Amino acid sequence: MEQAAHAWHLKIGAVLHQSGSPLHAPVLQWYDANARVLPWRDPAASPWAVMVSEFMLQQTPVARVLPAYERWLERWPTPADLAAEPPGEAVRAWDRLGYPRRALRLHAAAQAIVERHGGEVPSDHADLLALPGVGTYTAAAIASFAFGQRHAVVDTNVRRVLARALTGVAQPTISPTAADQRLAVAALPADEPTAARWAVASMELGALICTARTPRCADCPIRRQCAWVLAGSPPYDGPPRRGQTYEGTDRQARGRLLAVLRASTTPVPKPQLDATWPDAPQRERALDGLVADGLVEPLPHNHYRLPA
DNA sequence: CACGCGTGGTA
DNA sequence: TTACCAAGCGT
Repeated sequence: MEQAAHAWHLKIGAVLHQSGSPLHAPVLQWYDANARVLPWRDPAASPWAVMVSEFMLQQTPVARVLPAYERWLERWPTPADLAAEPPGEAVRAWDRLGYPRRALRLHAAAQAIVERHGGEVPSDHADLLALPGVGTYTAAAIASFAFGQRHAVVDTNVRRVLARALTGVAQPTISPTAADQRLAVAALPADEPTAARWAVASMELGALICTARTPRCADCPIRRQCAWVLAGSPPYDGPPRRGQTYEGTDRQARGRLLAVLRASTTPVPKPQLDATWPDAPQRERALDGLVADGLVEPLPHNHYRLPA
């Protein structure tokens, strides 16, 4: 079966490389006509602006990112501007985007950029990957979107598009695999500028048309080549995807605690934090976790604040 | 590699 | 309403 899989990949690769993939032209054309106008796609957007958008968009929808993004860049137009402020200010400005450790990592990344790269967001993929909070996806995204380089930019949207169009299944695997990455690399246009356009375009297709729940196949530019559609759009048959409960979790408790601290510019006395969560052991665990993560700073006399 | 990590919108 | 989903990362 390894043989078969290998042969299949060779076949896919061969198809994709003849005159570019038959997917490229329709997707690129569709993108030109249908792409959303987003501030980080403005040709004038700096690499730092692209980087900020990528951090915020990690698991947070575009609509909620937009206002925070605008405020953030107005306040900190360069990495040096952010690096000069205490990390707690980044956490506060992060507002309710969720996963506030991203704010801490963006702040740390800004400091690293100042220290190691003279205050300029690096264009080299390996340099990007070495920054806090920058993983495989984000490094490729910044290199591609901000610097026009040729990288496989593999996010959940792209994984879904490729799973359907090329593999012929309703949903990609639950977690990213090496196979996804290989497929995305094989699907990449050969020349740099086209590859960069393909990266945004294929992602946008996944966000607007090839959506997770109710794909709008009638409007899809590649429905005639889509392996999943051609197979009759078979339903998902893999293992059940575990849903994230939130009510009553440590996550929710952490969120409550941090919300109080974000709202206060002065140190908060412990009793005020205690009022946010009834279950004492869980509350203490959550608070300890926040301190351990560097999101909260304990002070003498039972007071707490965002890290200075 | 599976898990923990926020928050809110939608079907 | 509950459940799923949203441009992932670090451990």
